[in-house]
Amino acid sequence: MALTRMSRETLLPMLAGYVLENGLADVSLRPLAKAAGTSDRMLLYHFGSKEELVAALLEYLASMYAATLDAAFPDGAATSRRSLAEAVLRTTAQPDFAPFMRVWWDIVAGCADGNAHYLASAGAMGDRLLEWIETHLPTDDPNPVAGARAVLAVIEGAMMLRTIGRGDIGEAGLAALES
Amino acid sequence: MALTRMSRETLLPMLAGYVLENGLADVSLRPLAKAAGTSDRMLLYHFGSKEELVAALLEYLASMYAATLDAAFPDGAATSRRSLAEAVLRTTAQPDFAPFMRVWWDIVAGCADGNAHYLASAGAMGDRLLEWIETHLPTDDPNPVAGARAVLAVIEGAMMLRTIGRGDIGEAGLAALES
DNA sequence: GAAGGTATGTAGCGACTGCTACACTTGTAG
DNA sequence: CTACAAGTGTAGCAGTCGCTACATACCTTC
Repeated sequence: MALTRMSRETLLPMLAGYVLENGLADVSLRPLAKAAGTSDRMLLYHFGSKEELVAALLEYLASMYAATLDAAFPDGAATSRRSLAEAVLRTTAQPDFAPFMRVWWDIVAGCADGNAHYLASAGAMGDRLLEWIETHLPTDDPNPVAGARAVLAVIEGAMMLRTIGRGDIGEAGLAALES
Repeated sequence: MALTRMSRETLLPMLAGYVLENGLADVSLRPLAKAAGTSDRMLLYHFGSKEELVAALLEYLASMYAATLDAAFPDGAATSRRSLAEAVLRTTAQPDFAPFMRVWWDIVAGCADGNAHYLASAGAMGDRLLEWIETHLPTDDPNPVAGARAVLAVIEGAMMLRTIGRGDIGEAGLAALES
């Protein structure tokens, strides 16, 4: 038996996979362990407690998100702030993105709950997206710093509106980026 | 004993109070019942199941939100789209609003989970805020319909960014509303 | 006063929760 | 070869979950 020794590093990808499939809010040790081919007993052995496990998972998800960003999103500089926002919104609307969006809103809800681990991860992901936006703005953007923030705010608002079934409002809201 | 007969109508305000205090995501019948001065047994008697109870609660929260909107938010027409967004953002940043925001993100997460009851309530609340924004836009706004959508998208994005500890980004993003 | 629906209390079911006790094997260091 | 820590399996704890069975009040209608 015992093909390979378990460790946080070998476990986290499988745990993240399970969470992306099933959400983060109501996750519990036994199904999580089953998905990773082990037992709740061993998850606690490797992570100490559920809280530490979730914290490690959030960190892993944030790094995974960072690594995915450049690969998953359209490349090159946009022609306008609005077209950049449209491109990001189009990409995140793809079905493959749905699991991540679902987890994302669980994370935001966790932040609203005051959980520090959630705050750290969400903040890191927000910063990363802001950075990505800033580097993909049109090269002639008069104020990339302000522009990136404007684009990010509108994107996130549109994403939320899409999540609550008001994608049309969000898309119409992109007009805010017209100057 | 039995001071007053219980009913959905008499229970919902107390249930909503508890949920605003403690969040909606992990709510369970027994604490909920205790907060309403009754038992899980009776909650199920009046609502049939937890799912129906939560559905009724969401509907109640949506109507409560609608009723509160005009009272809680600054009155009169704004001088610009941006100042309107700033006003809304300032109001929702008040500590009294925190409980509602916490529940709001639980609802959004529930929407991302595909729950129809959550979707209905969140959509209704979004529509209501959109409507309110539209009527409070500057009277000389060239395109109130589009303007309201732009303001709403930016507001919601800024709220989310604030929730994840990036309020500064959200505030900077309000610049999107400058034309 | 009997009948019957409405409302409420008590107790408990089986499933699941995070977590732990205990025994056991395995790999490694002296 | 032995000692000891790291890793793993099995079982189970006390608590909570949504929900139900059962008995009992109460109020209304006949």
